[in-house]
Amino acid sequence: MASLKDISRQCGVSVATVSKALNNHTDISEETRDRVRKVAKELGYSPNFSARALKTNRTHGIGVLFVDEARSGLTHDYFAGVLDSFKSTVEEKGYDITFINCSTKQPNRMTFLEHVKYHGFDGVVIACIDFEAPEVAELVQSDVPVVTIDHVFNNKIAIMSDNITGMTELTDYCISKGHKKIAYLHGEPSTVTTARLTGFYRATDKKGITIPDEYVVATKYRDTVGTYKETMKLLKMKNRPTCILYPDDFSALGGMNAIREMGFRIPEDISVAGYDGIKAITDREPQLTTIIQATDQIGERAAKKLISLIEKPKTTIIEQVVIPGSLQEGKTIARIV
Amino acid sequence: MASLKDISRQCGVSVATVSKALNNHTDISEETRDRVRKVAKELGYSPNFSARALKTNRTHGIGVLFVDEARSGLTHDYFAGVLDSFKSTVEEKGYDITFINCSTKQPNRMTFLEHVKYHGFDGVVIACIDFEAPEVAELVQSDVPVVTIDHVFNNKIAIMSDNITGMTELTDYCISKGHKKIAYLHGEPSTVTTARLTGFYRATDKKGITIPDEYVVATKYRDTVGTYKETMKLLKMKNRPTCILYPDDFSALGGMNAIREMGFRIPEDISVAGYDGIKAITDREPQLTTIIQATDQIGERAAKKLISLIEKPKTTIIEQVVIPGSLQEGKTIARIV
DNA sequence: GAAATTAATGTAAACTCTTACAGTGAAGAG
DNA sequence: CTCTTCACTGTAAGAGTTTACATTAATTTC
Repeated sequence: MASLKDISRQCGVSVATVSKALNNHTDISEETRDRVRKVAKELGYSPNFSARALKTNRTHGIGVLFVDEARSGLTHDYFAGVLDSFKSTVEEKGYDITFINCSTKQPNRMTFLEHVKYHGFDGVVIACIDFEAPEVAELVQSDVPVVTIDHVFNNKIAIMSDNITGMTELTDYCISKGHKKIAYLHGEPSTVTTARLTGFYRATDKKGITIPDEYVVATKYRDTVGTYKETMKLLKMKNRPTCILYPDDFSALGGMNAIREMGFRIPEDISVAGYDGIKAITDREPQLTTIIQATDQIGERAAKKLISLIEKPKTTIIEQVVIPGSLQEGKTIARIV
Repeated sequence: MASLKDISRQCGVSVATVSKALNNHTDISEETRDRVRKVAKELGYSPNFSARALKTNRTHGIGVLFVDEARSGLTHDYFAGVLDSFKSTVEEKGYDITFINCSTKQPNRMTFLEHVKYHGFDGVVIACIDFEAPEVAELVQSDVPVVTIDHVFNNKIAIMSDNITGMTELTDYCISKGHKKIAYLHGEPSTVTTARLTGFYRATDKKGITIPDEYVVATKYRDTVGTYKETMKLLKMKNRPTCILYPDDFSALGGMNAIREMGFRIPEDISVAGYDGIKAITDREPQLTTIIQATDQIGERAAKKLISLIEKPKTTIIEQVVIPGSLQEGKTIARIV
């Protein structure tokens, strides 16, 4: 592969001149610049990322840590949506994204932080289920510019989907349709789950509705088996709820199947709602009532904040940015009397 | 950041010795090795990727080019599934993956190949809609190790979902249920589409079933609006089909909505099937009949083949690997008489 | 006990790039 | 005619690592 040296030899100028010519420095004559450019093209010159990074200590690389229960979060619609928009945004600004290796099967793997330092990423974005993991904490507490999604760390930038308001809005909507016996299958303990529970109770409290404890049950996210089982239990209660809220759109499918299997109609007999706004689910009749999380905005804001933190660390405000979701009414919440 | 030099100073040995000690060379005494290791840990030493890459000309980096119509293919369930499994597999072997920048909005962006050469990726995996794009061709024809997914290039490794057999199987299944008037809304021209069309006609031909031309219509992939419209047209024909096959599971939703809107029942009046096996869709009642593409296997095979090509270029067989899908019967194809 | 072997360590170059600084020659100033 | 300025180009260091080869000391061989 052609290097600056090859070009310099061919052009009869020094390596420094070539470098400056290609990087548009002003102290190079137009003539030289054009000649260098031409030869560079002829030789099929490609700059060498590693050499440049070594010298400048900048990689224009961003590390991505998206981990869900199973693997890398790529098949997780919400994460995928966020990542997709994050990616487009940073790429526009000339950054590349590399996944932080989170394989557990490697013989002597690096920790997340080690991996980040090794690659010299300019910054890191993190979205995952388990923010409590020591390795994640180690990374967040390091001096690498970092933005987290849906979880707040002390003194770090976080982009948050507004789960409190979202869940309040969804619950309010159910109440406005006449529901008082609302069950909530929520996810396992996490920042997100806590926020949504807060929103849920905020709505019911305000309307003076008391939700029996047995209506509020933890299940896993995106686990149709879990919601199926728990839904069955709810339906068999003497004091059956009229409305069931699920951790997410996907897990709602498990619940809906249980409801139908028990011979109930949706929404005439039992109303349901999900959370996320996954098109593959909400585009099907009867359209699932849900809160659409603004993955586009979340990814974009995360990207812009991170780049700002990288490029202007002094003036970037460390804050939690909250991105509202929006209620998609759908057709799975019935009006009751 | 601590470097080899810092360790060498601290230990009173040469930089070379430190390097060898850390890299497990055999010509270093155990005592020295342990001492170096210890000091390295104390100083929080992290190897420098760029320096290493510069010297060795190896990055253990793999470039990923996943482009769909809209963006990066991350929100495309099939691609996401393939990528997820690809990622896990290469990460196990110590490779990292970076997206090849495909932003069109960048001022003076590099071509795909330039970007790959710049980063010095050891290999590249490509899955995209538009394999005809000159930039893609340039990349594929270069001397970078490459594996393509669902598209065959001369003399290059390709991993193919078995679309011919899959579509044959699906069509056969419909025929076995008594359907003769089968419409097929297929995707826009592409390797995948062609293969599936081949499979479709192979099945109908074998059974001596003639499909009217107006039953076979091009729509886009993952476009519910398109399938909605075309389904409407089909339903309004005097000679209405009894069964409609869709380009993919997601676009089938548009068709199903049209069918219901016209007052037909699924599958009693009109049978439908999709393609892909997207759980968010197939896990809902009535379960959509589809072909599940083995994304796990496709990603894994692509990864293994690519790594083999990188590490043992001489002995790696250049071939097209075909991965079969599997029929998921579901409940949207009815038996008719 | 000299020669040969082995084990451990060191030397130095190279990979490619950027950049602070130095140098050159020409033009302009006085 | 000297001095300064300007426009351009060159020199050289250094970023952190790997590795072929050289060196040294200790051990074995006959």
